[in-house]
Amino acid sequence: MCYIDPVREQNVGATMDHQIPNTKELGMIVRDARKQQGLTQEDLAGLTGTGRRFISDLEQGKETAELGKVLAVLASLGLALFAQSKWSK
Amino acid sequence: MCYIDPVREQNVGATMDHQIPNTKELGMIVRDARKQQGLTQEDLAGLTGTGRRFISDLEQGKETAELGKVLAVLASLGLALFAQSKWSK
DNA sequence: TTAATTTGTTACCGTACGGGAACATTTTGT
DNA sequence: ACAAAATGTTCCCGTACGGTAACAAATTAA
Repeated sequence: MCYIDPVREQNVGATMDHQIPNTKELGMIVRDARKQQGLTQEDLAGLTGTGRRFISDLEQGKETAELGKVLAVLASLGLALFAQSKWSK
Repeated sequence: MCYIDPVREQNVGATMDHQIPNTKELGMIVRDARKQQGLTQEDLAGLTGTGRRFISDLEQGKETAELGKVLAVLASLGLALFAQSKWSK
């Protein structure tokens, strides 16, 4: 779950820069980040003002999770979201 | 340097790497990308199997838009999503 | 192993998403 | 300026989100 940079001997985490093609992938990213920080679903739900049900659903890739809450969860985990155009200039 | 959408065979403009801190910001990103590709809301709705209402709501930053549909819209626009840990590297 | 913690799942239920369609407003093009 | 297109907004309404609570299953710790 945790990765130590062999050169700088620094914990850089499992999700340094992870693409999110679908909800299942996002769920795994959230779960990894949460566990990496030693949080339970209950903890994370409390941090984001949601319920444990929502965290569980999200981590399992529920398609219909609401966007605002999802962004709140990512922010609580210190995960920044980026959108990148496939067609670079 | 000019790029052509392989599916719709259109020039889709310049690149961007936008952070997405909230739904309002995501809405603007979607709108900009859509217009850059010369699509109407109706076009984009058709491409993603949603309704024009959903696109309008999304572009205006609706907090409760459903995640799966949002990802579908981003994919249709050729926008890849990334999550980056704030304490990586 | 056993017991405790964590997580998955279900039910109940208030609330609202979002499709379609219609209308109002804004933007665009000539 | 005008007309057409695009977008914002509202309605109706079937469907379902997600909070809470409860229980089952799974994971972890001792």
